[in-house]
Amino acid sequence: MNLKELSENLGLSQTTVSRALNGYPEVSEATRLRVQSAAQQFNYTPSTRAKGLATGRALAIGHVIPMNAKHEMVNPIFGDFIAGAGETYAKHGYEMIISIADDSTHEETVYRGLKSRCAVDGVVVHGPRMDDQRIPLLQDIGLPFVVHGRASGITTPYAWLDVNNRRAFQRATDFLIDLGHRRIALINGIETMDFAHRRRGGYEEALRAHNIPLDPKLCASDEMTETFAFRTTQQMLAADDAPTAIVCASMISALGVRRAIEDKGLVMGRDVSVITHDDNLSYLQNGEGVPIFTATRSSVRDAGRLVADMLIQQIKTPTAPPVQTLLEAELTVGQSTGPAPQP
Amino acid sequence: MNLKELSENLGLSQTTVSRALNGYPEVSEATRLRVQSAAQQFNYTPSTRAKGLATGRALAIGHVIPMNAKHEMVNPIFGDFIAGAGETYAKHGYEMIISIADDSTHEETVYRGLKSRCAVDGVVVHGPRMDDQRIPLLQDIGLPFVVHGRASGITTPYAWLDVNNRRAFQRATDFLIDLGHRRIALINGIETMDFAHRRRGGYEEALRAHNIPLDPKLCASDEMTETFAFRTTQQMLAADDAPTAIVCASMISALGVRRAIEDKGLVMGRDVSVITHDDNLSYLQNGEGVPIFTATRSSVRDAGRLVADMLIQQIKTPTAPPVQTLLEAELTVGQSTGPAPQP
DNA sequence: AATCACAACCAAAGCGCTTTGAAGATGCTC
DNA sequence: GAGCATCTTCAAAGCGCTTTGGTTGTGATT
Repeated sequence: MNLKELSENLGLSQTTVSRALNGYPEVSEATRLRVQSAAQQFNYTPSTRAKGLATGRALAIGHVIPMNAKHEMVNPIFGDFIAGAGETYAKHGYEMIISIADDSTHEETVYRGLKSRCAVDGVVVHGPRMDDQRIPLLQDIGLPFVVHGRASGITTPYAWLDVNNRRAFQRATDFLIDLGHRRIALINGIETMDFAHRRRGGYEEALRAHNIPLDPKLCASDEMTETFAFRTTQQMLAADDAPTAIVCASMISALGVRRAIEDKGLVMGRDVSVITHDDNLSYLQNGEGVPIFTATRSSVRDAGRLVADMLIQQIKTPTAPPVQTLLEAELTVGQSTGPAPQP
Repeated sequence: MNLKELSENLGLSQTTVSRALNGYPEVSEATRLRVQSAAQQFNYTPSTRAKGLATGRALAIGHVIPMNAKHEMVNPIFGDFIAGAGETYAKHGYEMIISIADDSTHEETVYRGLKSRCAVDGVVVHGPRMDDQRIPLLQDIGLPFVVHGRASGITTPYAWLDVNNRRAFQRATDFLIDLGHRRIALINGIETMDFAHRRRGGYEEALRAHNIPLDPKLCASDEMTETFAFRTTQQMLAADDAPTAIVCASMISALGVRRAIEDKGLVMGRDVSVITHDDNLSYLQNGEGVPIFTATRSSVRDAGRLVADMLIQQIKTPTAPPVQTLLEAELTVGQSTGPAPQP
């Protein structure tokens, strides 16, 4: 069923039917109702393609997923973020288009392709790195975008939504220091990723503020896997001056940290305290009700919803200055932290 | 840059330029080369919308992600599957469109919408349940589809790609029985999901073949979370007739199982053996090189690639009978299994 | 020289929608 | 009842592409 058939069926012109369905005022209320009920009855939905061609809009948003070349790793937060964004798109009648940018397909090609194919009205930039060149690129080709995260080093204004990672990790470290810990380790993500860089900044700031020297042996940084966290924690705990507390970057890392602690016969929260960042992933909940880990929490699904909202707003009013949203993570206290053990 | 501009630029008609770019024979080789290099130079890509409108194809594939209403849970395999499928689509010039079907948006509406909006040429059905009504629905509305998994109870032929879950779990259970285990627990996914149903079938079959009675106390089934697996294992191990081996449904569950074992001061692989299914997720690797868990492994990313390939084939030749692909999981032996302890 | 086959190219229609500019009702004023 | 707003409705153009059904030009055949 297309517009022509529907309008013939109603004995009206295509113009009138189109206007009736799109809420234009120059259609009598009676006709509008008649048209609407007929559309419903025949299960008519305008073809997005044709509509897009006529209006010059794509009615779609692109998400370009960067694939870590080294480990071919998909960011585990991806699913939940997409789920959140998808809700918003559905509400506003946008399609969500996903492209994978791995080593073989150069990122720039992907973005330029989306633009020149007229496939999307805007894109969400995932996993910003420091000084991320995608931002000037997108500004250059004139494709609206919102960054999930930020890119240190980029000075021109652009739209982003980020968790205050620096503050979150500073607070986490402060919290441990207040509990009497002095040997505090950081098991971070890859520090060319902007979020990991900022987290490290917060961690270092807290130490500095309390005159605790930074020990490079207590800082590790890599892909956030259970195995890496386990191995690193194991090594750190084996040393003479082992840490009494660990700040780590994700729930998956935290599982590895906990395993290493328990593996050594120690008790988490008594012998070694742990704080993790928790993206509130649906399949990796931090306990049920009572949190297991003390955590800096911020829902990545909410972030998805909000980023999508911001992008749709920006597409609607392209002249408005770029919006920047900073979310604060909440520090929820669980069972994984406690006072520093007396030596 | 659009076709009109490009053709004016070249002093050719739109017809010729279009044919040159699409590989039609009635264009001289000299012109073709001239056109191709001009297209490259001006960075011309035909608008998908216009192309789709003219050809009647959408050049896009839909993925409808069912959201578990109870826990609002995104399946953790989603990211890797999508990454695999995305590779294939990029290779064939298709876009990938994702829709979220949560409780508020009825699934049927989503599929019908995709069809009537002409948004996609076909869809991938995720997370089939037993007797899944989406299959007759899609056959009814005439939208090509491939199911990732199968749906017991649906008798009409349809295209699917599945892991031989029954066989995998039967082999896993056999393996444990051969090691002398008799009290073998199953920590399964939700058993209205088809894959979980089949896995249970394989588990039961192995017990039956060895005349081991099925003990309902050793069977648990729920969302595959770390917490659920932990709690369940803990309870089972606390009982008098505790299991000496556990078969579980995912790496995340396995982490919970391991924690419960070690929590009780037992050693995995010595006191309690564990076999898990491993989807080979990029962010949840089963060790590096040497597998930690003995596992039935099958890459969900490969599955994504293959399902996408099958669907594109089916769209190309709609008359061909539906293809059905059954993948075998490989049983990789790790450190989590060993002979049953002597009582 | 007329006919034909073939290669190379093109004008224009059409895909399903929106939107411009115009025209047909309707009711009101004088 | 002519003139004039005001409300409704419509025909047709246009979005950027593909594709149908040509036309033109060349060389070979009769």
